[in-house]
Amino acid sequence: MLKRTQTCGQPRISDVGQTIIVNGWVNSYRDHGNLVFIDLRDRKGLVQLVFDPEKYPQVHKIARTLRCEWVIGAKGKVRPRGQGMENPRLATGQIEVAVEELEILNQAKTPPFEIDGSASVGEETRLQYRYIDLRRPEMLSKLAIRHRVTKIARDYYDSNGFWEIETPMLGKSTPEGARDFLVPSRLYKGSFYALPQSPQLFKQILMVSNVDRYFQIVRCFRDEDPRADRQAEFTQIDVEMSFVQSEEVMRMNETLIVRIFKEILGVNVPLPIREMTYAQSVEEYGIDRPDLRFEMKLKTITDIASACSFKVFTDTVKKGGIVKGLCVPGGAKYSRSDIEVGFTAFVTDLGAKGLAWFKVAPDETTGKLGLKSSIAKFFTPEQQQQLITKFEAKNDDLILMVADEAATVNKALAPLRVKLGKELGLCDSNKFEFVWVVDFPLFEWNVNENRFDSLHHPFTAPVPEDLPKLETDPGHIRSQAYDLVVNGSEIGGGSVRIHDPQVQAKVFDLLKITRQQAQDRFGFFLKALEYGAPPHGGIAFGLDRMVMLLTNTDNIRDVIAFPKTQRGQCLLSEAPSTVDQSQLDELNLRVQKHLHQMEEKEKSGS
RNA sequence: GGGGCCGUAGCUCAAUUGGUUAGAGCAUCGGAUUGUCGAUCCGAAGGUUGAGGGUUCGAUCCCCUUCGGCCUCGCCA
Repeated sequence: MLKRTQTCGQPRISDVGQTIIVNGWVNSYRDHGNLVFIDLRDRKGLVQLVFDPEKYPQVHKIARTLRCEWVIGAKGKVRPRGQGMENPRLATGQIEVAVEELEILNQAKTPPFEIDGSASVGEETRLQYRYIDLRRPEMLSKLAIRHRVTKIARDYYDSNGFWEIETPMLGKSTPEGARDFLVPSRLYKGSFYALPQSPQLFKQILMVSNVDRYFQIVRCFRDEDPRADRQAEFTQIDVEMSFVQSEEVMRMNETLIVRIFKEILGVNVPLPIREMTYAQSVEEYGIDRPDLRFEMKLKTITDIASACSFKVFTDTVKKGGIVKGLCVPGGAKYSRSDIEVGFTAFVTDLGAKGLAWFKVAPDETTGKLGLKSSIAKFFTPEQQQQLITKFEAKNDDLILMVADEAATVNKALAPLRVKLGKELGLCDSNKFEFVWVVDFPLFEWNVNENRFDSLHHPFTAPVPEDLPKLETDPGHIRSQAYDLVVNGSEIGGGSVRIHDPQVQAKVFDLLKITRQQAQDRFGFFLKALEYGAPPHGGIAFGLDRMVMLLTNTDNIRDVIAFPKTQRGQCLLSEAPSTVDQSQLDELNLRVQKHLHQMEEKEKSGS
């Protein structure tokens, strides 16, 4: 075999005169009857091969039969391209290889889509033929960036004394949290392992074991419906540290993230990353992961709304709801139907009952800024001025408002703010606004179950001064949790953990996890805490989302080599699939047909 | 489990209120071609309109069912 002496992307003008061998895929061929040109592709780039019928007629004859995606080896002399024939778009564009020997290493079927094609190809086809899709330089570069991120992370943690330690993939199922993927046990019939949702308990136990500093780049599994930015199996950069408070965890890990953005994108992010409380984030952005690339903050106008005569607002306030809104700069350009059909549908889909609006314009007679809309008449001139002041509204702005329970209002307005920010071009994709969101509530009240739920997870420590509230006011305890947010995307989150078994027990009580349940589910872990657990804390970063930001894609499948579809299938391997009866027998499992299938069977049988 | 968009040649798309033989570009195949680089020129082939059913004289188009892809709500301690 003609074995390469260098890669396709390598040769330069300085290599002229050398005889080299390259291997790669035929990217394109241009047959002029006389000369034949081949662009040969490997991971490093493209190089032009030239076949001359006069000097090497046999080689030229074979070259004419080459087709796209065939795999070849070519030996020849590097020579400069003639005057005016350089290709500035190729790194190797100054030179070409005059081929003297050619070996076809493999032929290829015509690919289902063009690697070079400018037209975008449907994702279904790309996933079916992922190996061809990945040949596209855009895709390879995403894989490369992902590799570099993990490499930077490993080097960083290693140099700071962290050990990478693997934790089990076959673990114990815990019913709270996301749905588990279950794996039947052959040796213990009727019992199941669960794939880890995260290595949470194991990494904490490693702290009890005096590992002191742990990290792992680890696959996690949550059997929930996918979204554009999440799928059932994903990768975390998982970290845990002993004898630390939240401050140290944040400083240690933000340095890595900033280094990654610097090395991959050349972006300079000042340290330390700023912090914002959960309360402020929810108040001003309606969500705990604010996009700080643009302003357009939400404003609460409950007080003004309660004084007006617009019944929708006053009734909502009477029932304990709030009224919040945002001011869209230059938003008066939106038509009434944009607002009353488009935006209103957008917020009602998110649970809001409606969307109130004002356009800001000068009064015809006084020339003073006022509010125009069908509901303006319910607001006195003074109230209108109060609103304009509150929203810092200017001429031609648009004020949009939602009235409802606080949770509903925020849930509708936060996505609306982001949608408008993107539409108005306020979201610069080259800008990265980092923020630590801190002071999360430890619990949130679960109305349906009549109990508290952990906002983060049940092992998150309360802030010390709020500890007494465990007895008196659990709903207002702040936790020592922190989320790292970039441009409205949560890329990591963690906390200082509870290391006191008594506090842990109290938290379980509030979550209405009985001692028996706690023992059954986390007994091994609680026991470990009793044998001298150091104060410890950690964090986990979503590698997939981080790489999405670094590669400027909003599709998680673009940053995973072999991703799953919306319905959890791998279109390449066609997983999941049925299995042989003998496999089921070994596991003592029986597959039950769906109810509707059984009904149909009964019908056809009778 | 709910809502929305989509499915036509290998790929990306078109096809008038429901009306002749379902078209185009790229790819493919054949031929031509003296330096191209998204080569060019000439020609050819390529279709169960995702599948099944219904309405109709007639369905890519309307209706129902179903499969698949994407987005989203719920869900994601």
